[in-house]
Amino acid sequence: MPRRLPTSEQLRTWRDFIETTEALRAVVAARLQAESGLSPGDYAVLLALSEAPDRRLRPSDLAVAISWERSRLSHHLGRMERRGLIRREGFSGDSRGAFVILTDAGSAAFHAATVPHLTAVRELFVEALTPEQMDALAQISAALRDHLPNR
Amino acid sequence: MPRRLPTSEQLRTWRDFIETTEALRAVVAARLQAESGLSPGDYAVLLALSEAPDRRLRPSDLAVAISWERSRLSHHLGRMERRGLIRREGFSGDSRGAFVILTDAGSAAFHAATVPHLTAVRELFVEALTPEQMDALAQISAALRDHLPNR
DNA sequence: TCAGCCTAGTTGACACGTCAATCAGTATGG
DNA sequence: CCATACTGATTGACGTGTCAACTAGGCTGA
Repeated sequence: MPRRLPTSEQLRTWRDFIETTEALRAVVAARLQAESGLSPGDYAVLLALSEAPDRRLRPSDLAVAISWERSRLSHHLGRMERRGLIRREGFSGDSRGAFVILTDAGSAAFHAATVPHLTAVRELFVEALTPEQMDALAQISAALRDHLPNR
Repeated sequence: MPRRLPTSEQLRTWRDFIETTEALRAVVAARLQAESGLSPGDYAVLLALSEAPDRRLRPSDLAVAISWERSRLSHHLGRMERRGLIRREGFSGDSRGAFVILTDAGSAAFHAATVPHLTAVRELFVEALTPEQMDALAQISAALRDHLPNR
């Protein structure tokens, strides 16, 4: 027997939630873009690479590190390579293997982006919420994540 | 004098929040797609049109109703028109004006999508949270939205 | 009246994401 | 040995979004 549909109040909360997070994400992305010329995707890739030993990772490991599908990563790396932010290098032995390597330009772009990006997070996110709301949101994120199907 | 950057705890909450909402959005979108062949964008457009008098709206009004940029809407309407979900009609008088009109196929697709979509929202969102968390989330969304720049 | 501006809407280029197909190399079982 | 399956990675097609440029008609004021 089917259960009830959401109440109109729950639906309103859902829509407000979705619209607000989308707007927030867009504003943070626009700031990042304006201040450093990087997209959130670029930033995630550069962050993972800059923390990796030798500033290099296998595409598969990088994909796991930032929770991306390999195909998405491959397309994105192609674009980043064209812009000189990373380069790819073959792997001796198993020729399936490859490395994604952070270039100096990529490293410079990442470092230039870090502080402005964190400042945007503070201004748009941290400062909007009380400490209690921040705690509650951490709980809520965990509850939503844990309720998602298998993965 | 510049203020502090987010603490690592705040940053963790930020990242969890962003990743969770993104994952949730993706799962709801995938369900909608699987059950009705509609994207969230399609759904928003069809919802607005089905509530409009005569099932028709001027593109500008539609854009305002769903908070989209005109250009985004124009591209999306082109795709929906190709699939027969909507059609466009000229407007007598001011030839800049036009109408977006819900077709029978669009109406049918929307009605077929509604219950499964709301069920997904219940299962993935409503059921994941306690009533207190739901209330808190409504407050948090409002706080974040109100803190966003100008608009 | 007509230049300048505003409004409505479309278009093209390009970034981003997903899906399915493909390719190359390794491993494995008969 | 070799067909088959698996893994790492790329590619192509296509839907989606944004930005800037463009078309086109209406409005306004010197």
